[in-house]
Amino acid sequence: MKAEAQALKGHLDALLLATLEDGPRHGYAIKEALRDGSGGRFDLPTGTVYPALHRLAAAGLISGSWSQADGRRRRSYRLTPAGRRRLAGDRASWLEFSTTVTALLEGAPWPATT
Amino acid sequence: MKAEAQALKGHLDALLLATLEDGPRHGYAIKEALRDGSGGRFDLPTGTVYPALHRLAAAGLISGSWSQADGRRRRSYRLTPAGRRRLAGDRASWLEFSTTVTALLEGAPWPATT
DNA sequence: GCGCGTTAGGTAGCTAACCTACATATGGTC
DNA sequence: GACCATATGTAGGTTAGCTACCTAACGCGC
Repeated sequence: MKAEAQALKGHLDALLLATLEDGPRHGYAIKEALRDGSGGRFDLPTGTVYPALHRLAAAGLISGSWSQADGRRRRSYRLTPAGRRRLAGDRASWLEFSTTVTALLEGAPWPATT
Repeated sequence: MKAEAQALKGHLDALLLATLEDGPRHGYAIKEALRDGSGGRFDLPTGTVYPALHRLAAAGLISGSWSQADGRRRRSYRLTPAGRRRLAGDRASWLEFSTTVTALLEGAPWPATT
């Protein structure tokens, strides 16, 4: 098993929602946006991205619609109002979570080891 | 399901190892150190902490030894050299991971939505 | 003595979420 | 024709944290 294979656990939804903030995208473009935006660090397999999008759609956080481009079918997703609210909440959660973890890992003023 | 119930996924090991950096602790004390050190945010159930410690011990990252205190049996854990190396690696991984996620969630200079 | 909260350690089984591996199809390039 | 990039998808496996439970000793209040 790769070391940090599933480090994303629980934070992927927020990233997917964030890619849609500036406007609609189709699945493949979302995958590319995450890959390029992360400097290649988050190059997610399709088996991760598509099911996650379906999950978000089922939860009413994004809405998808089929379209056609160059003979290729595409499913374009856009944020719903609920998705926008969720993204805001996820941002706040991430900030708190990440600062807490960083504090524990770095400064770490642990209570004395009795 | 609680919102951020499993936000820790994949990052718990690093936190557990970090609690042992200043010296040995027993399981319950580790649990308390994480709870108090995180301002109550990471108040992990025993069903999370103990199995995780067993996992780390099986992986040779920590080593445990039984002791007695006030008639209560305790299992004291300490970092092994391998555990110390792993902790260093985990710190680096976390730093890279968290800055990447933060960058994507905040500044987000997404490629244009064509 | 008895109940209860705290300290201390533990397990069985569930579930969420991510990954692997595969399948399908079109368009463009060699 | 072969191959790669684009584009979408699913079936099944793994993993790790969580829920819910158990045992046991200690101290405190009644």
